[in-house]
Amino acid sequence: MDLFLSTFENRIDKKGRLSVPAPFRAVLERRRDPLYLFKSLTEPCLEGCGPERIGQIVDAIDTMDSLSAEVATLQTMLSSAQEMKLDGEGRIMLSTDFMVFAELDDLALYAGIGRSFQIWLPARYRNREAEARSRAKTDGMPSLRLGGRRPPDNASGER
Amino acid sequence: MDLFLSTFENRIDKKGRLSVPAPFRAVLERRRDPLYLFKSLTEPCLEGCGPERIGQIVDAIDTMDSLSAEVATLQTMLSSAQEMKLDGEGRIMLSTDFMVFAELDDLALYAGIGRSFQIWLPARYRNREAEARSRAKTDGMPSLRLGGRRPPDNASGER
DNA sequence: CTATAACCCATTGACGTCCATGATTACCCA
DNA sequence: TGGGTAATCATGGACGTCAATGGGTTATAG
Repeated sequence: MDLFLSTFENRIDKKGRLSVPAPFRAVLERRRDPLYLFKSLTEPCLEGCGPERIGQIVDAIDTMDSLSAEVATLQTMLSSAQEMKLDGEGRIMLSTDFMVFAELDDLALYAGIGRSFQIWLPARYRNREAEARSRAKTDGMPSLRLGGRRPPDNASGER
Repeated sequence: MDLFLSTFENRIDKKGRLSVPAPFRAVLERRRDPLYLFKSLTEPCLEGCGPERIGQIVDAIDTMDSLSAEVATLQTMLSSAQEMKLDGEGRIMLSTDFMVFAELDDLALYAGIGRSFQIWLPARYRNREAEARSRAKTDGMPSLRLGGRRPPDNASGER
């Protein structure tokens, strides 16, 4: 299970080019997946993923009332999505639309969140991280059922 | 079942390299697990674990409302997580981000806590330990139920 | 014909790899 | 039981490789 993890800060050059972190590229190449970027619905950042996540969004929409407002909202994710092509050095070119939306200038921060990642203005991301940490201190950790080993799970291949 | 136990103090050299205690390495190698480190959400220390805990976090996120604050908190954990590669001598390289977060300089203390371990500034860890022991004297012992399959359901962040 | 994007190449700096040394511990044998 | 030896581990430094970055040149489209 290869995932997008950790954060990386890369520069955006005058031509609008931005290197994709090598570990993220490795995940995509291993699956022979193209890279998609789209505008986040809820935050001023870009979301990056492979095709399977795009498919999940499409499937989720298909199960909903196609006339509802929620569907219209979700569809804006799809309509903002672009398949990004990487140049020989593993860089993407950000459209001005994307740059404006995420308020990017000459620095971008990649934040891996498992099956997808986000691209942020670094300062903005750090604020959000600090908020999450103070929230965790006051409200406590979200419940994670760690170590709650399912009792009869050993039926298959355990070494 | 091999666990991370005991504490170890190792030096951090000028390049930020830090030896992983041999007993901890043995646990990881026996399971053929890579090592992940991430910033603790609630304390000024680093947490070390194997991939299974990372996977639990990813899976938990997928089952939750992706707009909730809990998800943002969990994503912060993933974004700070790094897969650490050990060099030929069993050392990891601590990023400056990690060093700053845990306030480390040239000495690190590993504290094994079962399925995972923590990395602390030694002085800070000893303070915590002393506090925990004196708290046990004044407040009485926490309940410890051995042999039970799960810990008593914690009443904190359940939704 | 001009502007934009794709391609190619050079530089640099970080980090991963390799090797050497020192110290502590575990082991063995007298 | 004590001394000596070997092995393991922590540590430090040197070097090579690759990723990130920037600039220049060619293709392409409007």
